[in-house]
Amino acid sequence: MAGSVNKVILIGNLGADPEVRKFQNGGSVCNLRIATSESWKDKNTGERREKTEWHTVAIFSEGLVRVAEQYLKKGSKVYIEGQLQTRKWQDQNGNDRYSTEVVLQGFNGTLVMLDGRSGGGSFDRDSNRDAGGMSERGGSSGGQSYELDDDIPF
Amino acid sequence: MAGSVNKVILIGNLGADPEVRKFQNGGSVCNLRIATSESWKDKNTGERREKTEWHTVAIFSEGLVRVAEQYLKKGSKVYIEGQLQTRKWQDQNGNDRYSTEVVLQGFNGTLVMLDGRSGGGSFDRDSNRDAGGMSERGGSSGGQSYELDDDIPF
Amino acid sequence: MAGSVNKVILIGNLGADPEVRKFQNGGSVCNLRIATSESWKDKNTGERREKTEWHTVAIFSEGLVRVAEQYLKKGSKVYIEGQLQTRKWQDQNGNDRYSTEVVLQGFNGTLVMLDGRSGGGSFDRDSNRDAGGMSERGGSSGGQSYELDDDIPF
Amino acid sequence: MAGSVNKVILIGNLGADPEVRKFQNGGSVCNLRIATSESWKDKNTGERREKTEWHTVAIFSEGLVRVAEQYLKKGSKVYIEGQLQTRKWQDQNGNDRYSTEVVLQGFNGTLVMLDGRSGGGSFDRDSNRDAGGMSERGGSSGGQSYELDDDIPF
DNA sequence: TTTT
DNA sequence: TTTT
Repeated sequence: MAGSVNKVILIGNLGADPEVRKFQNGGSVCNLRIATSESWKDKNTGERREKTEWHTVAIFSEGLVRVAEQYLKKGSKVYIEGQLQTRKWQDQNGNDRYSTEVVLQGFNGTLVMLDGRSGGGSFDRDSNRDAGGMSERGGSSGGQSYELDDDIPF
Repeated sequence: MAGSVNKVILIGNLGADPEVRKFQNGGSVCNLRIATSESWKDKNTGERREKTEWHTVAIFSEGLVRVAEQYLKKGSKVYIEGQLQTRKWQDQNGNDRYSTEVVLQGFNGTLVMLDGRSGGGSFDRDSNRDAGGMSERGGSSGGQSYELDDDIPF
Repeated sequence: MAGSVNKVILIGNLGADPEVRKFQNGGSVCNLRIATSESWKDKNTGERREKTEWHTVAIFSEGLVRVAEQYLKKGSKVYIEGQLQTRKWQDQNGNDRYSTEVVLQGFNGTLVMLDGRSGGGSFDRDSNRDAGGMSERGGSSGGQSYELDDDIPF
Repeated sequence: MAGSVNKVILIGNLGADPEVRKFQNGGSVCNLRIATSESWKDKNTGERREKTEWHTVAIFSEGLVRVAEQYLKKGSKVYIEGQLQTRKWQDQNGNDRYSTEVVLQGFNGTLVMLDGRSGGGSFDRDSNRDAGGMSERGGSSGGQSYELDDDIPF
């Protein structure tokens, strides 16, 4: 098919430091746990209530993995733009299980740091515009190439 | 917390007719299965490849449930805006399982029909602006109220 | 028509304090000037370059006007979701002029404060979910009604 | 700066055929006029009212220019993702004038055709994923390079 | 497990 | 006119 759009936009805080795992082929993935929450006043009790939603983010873009690894930590506030993907896997009993993640890979993905402290860099899966010193360019879905600017200017 | 955003935007086609289930309390939920896909040319083989992602959408807003029920069917193309939510449930063995859905509820959610045939109405969780004849107004998270305009103008 | 979407998402900083003007009918509008910028490394000179874009935001939703008035100031970082609108007006010579703004009105609009200091409340045009203590409900495009929770919980 | 987001999402119909202008340096721009509209029921008169908003889109990405030129025409329904930009220019009297456009350039921009007839291709500023046969890769902000897949598979 |  |  085509004519479709699959986009997730999150602003939230990291519940833990980023976790990076390396693959044998040289690639890597960075997982983030991001909390978004909403609060409202219960119409019946008048109490304020709050609900937190936890999201798993998987970053495959090399440049963004390095940015996340270097600049993000537990508590960081970020803007994330990625795609919804559901992975199928087998648990120890051989049962099919599914996990849904927000994936930043290839050219699909944006990461913007929103913390006052760190300054707030903006990183894009691509382009040397709109990026805060990080430029990614690349190739087939199975093998990213990338280049890193010398300086991270924020 | 607060200061967070949780938004999913999908454009895709329904893989099946909408499924509506009624609750005892008078509410209802409408589930949609929506496919988004992307295609690319394999850098190594030169072949065109395609990957389809399936999304489960859960509509709790009364007005949108009725719209979906009446106007959508297998194959319909829609624009959906909702929130990511992960539900926890127990399988028959008592193991924790998780399902992630795109939820349209309360005022969080927009549904736009993109099929040429039906004309392409636009429905919003709210407002009597931006809606194609459907207006929803409502209440606590546990009990929607709503009102329906007499005419559906598309 | 229908079957259309008109959405603008901005994250940026206020270049000046919010400006609120009252209308005779009791309504009001709050204007924000928001800067977004991007930087990149010039391929030819190797210099880092930056371009800032200025956006005019017009908030008509009563609740959001009050939030902006009370909590935002020059320098504040915000997430804004609204609609693109172009207004026609006459200059002093009677020539037609056009101004394009990002409009938050009725139920179309979200404002999220992203500053660490102020805490980062999330305000929505609607709903008593997803709002940080502010709930808006309302009427015809020419006359908002609203209600304010007693406490602003952030 | 950085830490900012500037994103416009439109779904609407072309009010006229795309207009392409070539630059001396070999580049080109494609302008689209896109209508979005909303309708609502006047609370006072009970009449259904409708308001159409017209947007000017400027596509600078070479690949997307060609797609627009080849596949879009008056009446086509599209999904557009771009950035808000305001240009300053002088009118014949030397007065400063401003025009705000939705710009797709470099890697910022997505175009998805939503018409049933043409099939509905999805084109991205980049990537050979997520694109329906069109791949763009490129360079400095002042000079796009690009490559075209042989087949347009929709 | 975050944040306020 | 913001921010880093």
